[in-house]
Amino acid sequence: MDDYQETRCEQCVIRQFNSLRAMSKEELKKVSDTKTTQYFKKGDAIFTEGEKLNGVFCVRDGISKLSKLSSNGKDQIVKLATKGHLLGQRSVISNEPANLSAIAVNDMQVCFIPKEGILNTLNSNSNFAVEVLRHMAHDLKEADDVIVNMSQQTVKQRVAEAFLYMKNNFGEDDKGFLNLTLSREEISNVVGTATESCIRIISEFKKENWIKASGKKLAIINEKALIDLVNS
Amino acid sequence: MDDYQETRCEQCVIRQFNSLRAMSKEELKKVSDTKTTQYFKKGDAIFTEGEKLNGVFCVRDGISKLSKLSSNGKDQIVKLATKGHLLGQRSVISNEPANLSAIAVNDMQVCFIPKEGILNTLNSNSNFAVEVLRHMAHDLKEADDVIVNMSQQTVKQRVAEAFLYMKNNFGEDDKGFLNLTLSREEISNVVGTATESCIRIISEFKKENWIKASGKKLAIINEKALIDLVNS
DNA sequence: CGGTTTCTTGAATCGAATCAAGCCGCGTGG
DNA sequence: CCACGCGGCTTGATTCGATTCAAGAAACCG
Repeated sequence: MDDYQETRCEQCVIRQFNSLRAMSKEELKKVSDTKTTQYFKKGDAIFTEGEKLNGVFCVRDGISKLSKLSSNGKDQIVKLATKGHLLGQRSVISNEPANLSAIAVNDMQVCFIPKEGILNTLNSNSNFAVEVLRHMAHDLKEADDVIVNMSQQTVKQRVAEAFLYMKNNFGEDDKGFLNLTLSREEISNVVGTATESCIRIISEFKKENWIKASGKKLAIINEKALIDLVNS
Repeated sequence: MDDYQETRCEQCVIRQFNSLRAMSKEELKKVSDTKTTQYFKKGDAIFTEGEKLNGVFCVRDGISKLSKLSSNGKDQIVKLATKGHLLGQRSVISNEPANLSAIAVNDMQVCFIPKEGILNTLNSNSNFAVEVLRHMAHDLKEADDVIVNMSQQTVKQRVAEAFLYMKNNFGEDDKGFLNLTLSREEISNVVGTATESCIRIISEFKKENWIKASGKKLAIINEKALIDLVNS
């Protein structure tokens, strides 16, 4: 890792993927002066639900699951964040404790940006505010769609959708295996179901030759079948 | 109705409840000059999913359900909007077709505000942008919570939650009956379940004396019991 | 008043959760 | 190097909750 000299935000390519690109050079410099780079290992918490956040986290590498504990004691993964995503924005903007926990699924490299830099820019640079707004609008639309899927689709459809989501958002390697590898339990926490139910459906998919497995890695073989299932 | 002379936005008390209050006097005047007042009858669509919106709708009176059709053909009500809520914001900000349909549950009075007024102010007045952002952040938190509830709670818990939601957001009259009256089918579309299942649970609640009915109106008698059920 | 829609209840069926047991891969320590 | 234990994975059998189908009662409207 190149922490002998940390990358400055101004030069960081990652920021092209998120709302920080709407900041001016000077704003970015100020932010860069206050930011710190942090490393998390698989399973570490970046923050946990209920925690007060003093800034936002910009993911440089690795993947984080954003989840919430429900009253029955089970974790529900609400979304997965990767390179370029900002975590904790919502909490900082509404000045409330975090609503979700962010846990590293992989080893991660994350920049912590104190909230002052964000809030000041938000108030002075409406370009930036609108850019953040656009991202939040997009997240909201996705969340609404998830609500509809969660309440109206069968577990089987939701598992299929989870695979498609993993493919579309995190891609696959040259051999067709999904870049993102989740444990069975994590998949069921995305889908919102019991682990065994989820496992059973995965093995059905294998029998149908819609997906295959090699070690922990999974690959989608028949994407169309999965899509058809979701839309039926 | 006082449409012999429409209320000007500057004098409209409703706007105190939404992000329009962060607009300056002049901005508000401009908006007021372009706005039109519209009336919708119970069951009318203010807009439907997939429709391109040319502005936002500010609810002055009545209640609207925001719902989406899922692939299985059932409607899922994602949220309910009342006096002071702005509809179609998200769509206008991200310049995408509406993701949800807005249908009047009651007779409604709604102001239509062309998007130019909104977008111009957004770009020039960062106060306004931040205010909109704060509202959107709040909506996003609520949506995330709904995702968790939908996927982890039983139908019974969700029905209880729906009643509490109706009480907290729309209140009750002097006799303790909920101001918002939904048909059984609408309640099940909120809860995301079959109408009969929902009816059955409502009659259970009645037997337990947690709620009572008079005509179409429902009243919560034992709020604590409902809350306990949700948190169990 | 008949016809329609909404509400209600019952019984059968289906999907998913739960409980229980065995398996596999892996790391540890004898 | 193998035995052991552990955690993650897999499968089967049972139970439970929710949906569906069906049919009757009540409210609603022209």
